Amino acid sequence: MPELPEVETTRRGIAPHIEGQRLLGAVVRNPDLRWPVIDDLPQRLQGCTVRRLERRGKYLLFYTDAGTLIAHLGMSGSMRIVCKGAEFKPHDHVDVLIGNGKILRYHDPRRFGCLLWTTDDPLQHERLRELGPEPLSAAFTAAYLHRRSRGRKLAVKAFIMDAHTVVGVGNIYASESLFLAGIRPSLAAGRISKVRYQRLVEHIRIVLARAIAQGGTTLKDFVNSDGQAGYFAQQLKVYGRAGEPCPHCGSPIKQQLIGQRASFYCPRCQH
DNA sequence: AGTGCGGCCTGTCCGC
DNA sequence: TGCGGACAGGCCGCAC
Repeated sequence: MPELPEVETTRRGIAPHIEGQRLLGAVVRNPDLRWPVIDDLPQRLQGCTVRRLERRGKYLLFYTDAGTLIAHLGMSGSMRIVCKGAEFKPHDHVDVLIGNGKILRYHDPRRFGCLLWTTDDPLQHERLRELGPEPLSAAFTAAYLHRRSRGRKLAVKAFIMDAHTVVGVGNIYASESLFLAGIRPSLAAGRISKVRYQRLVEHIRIVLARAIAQGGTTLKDFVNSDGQAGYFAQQLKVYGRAGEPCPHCGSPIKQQLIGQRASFYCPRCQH
């Protein structure tokens, strides 16, 4: 589900409710996420103060004075701020109890997400250590993509969706940015010129920034921390639009499996 | 080493 | 109306 814009939307919505707050503990209804939630998470969280809520790729980092809660929303996860006593629904697996009387509620039907705890530098955590640069940072450049892709035969779409290449670009925004850059998603990453990577870098940045500004993309079930859908879905140019006319040239949008993921492109505009 | 695939889960939708 | 199968926003771990 959530790609970078949805995770960032979640972060922005939650941060004002939790930064600076003392935590009272947690309620774990189902610890069986991608990795099991540690048994003593409630005790770990009890009494600590959240300093900052940050994002690294698709991970949310709740920095506290006692350690860091690392959250991933997987494919179907979301986090909401609800009032104490709010009824929980199926798949509301974990509540983090906030001192201001609110609750941070973790919901994830497919349980591909996770809630991890570390007392070390979370950026050095096994899951985060090898992540590529942030797409909206200065480290994400055409020169970087070009250098990293030399000799690589995998499709450029799979290349940019690999979090070791760059974080945050998931299935929707990969198709969208390749469309805007005029690059066919099945092209071997190693055969793309630096100039074309420059276009791709620019469009990845633009698409992600616009999607953040629109509160993310809701295809089915993404909701922000207030339970509201995002508005970017209506601006998707190719994703999910197989058979519809290309917004540039009118040719029917094609769909193709790349790396087991549905991929959408215009056969005329993208080479 | 890089690549491709199966698997993890539940929910939904589509065709029969 | 019911049922099986495909598919869904991610990503790990394992074969080759």
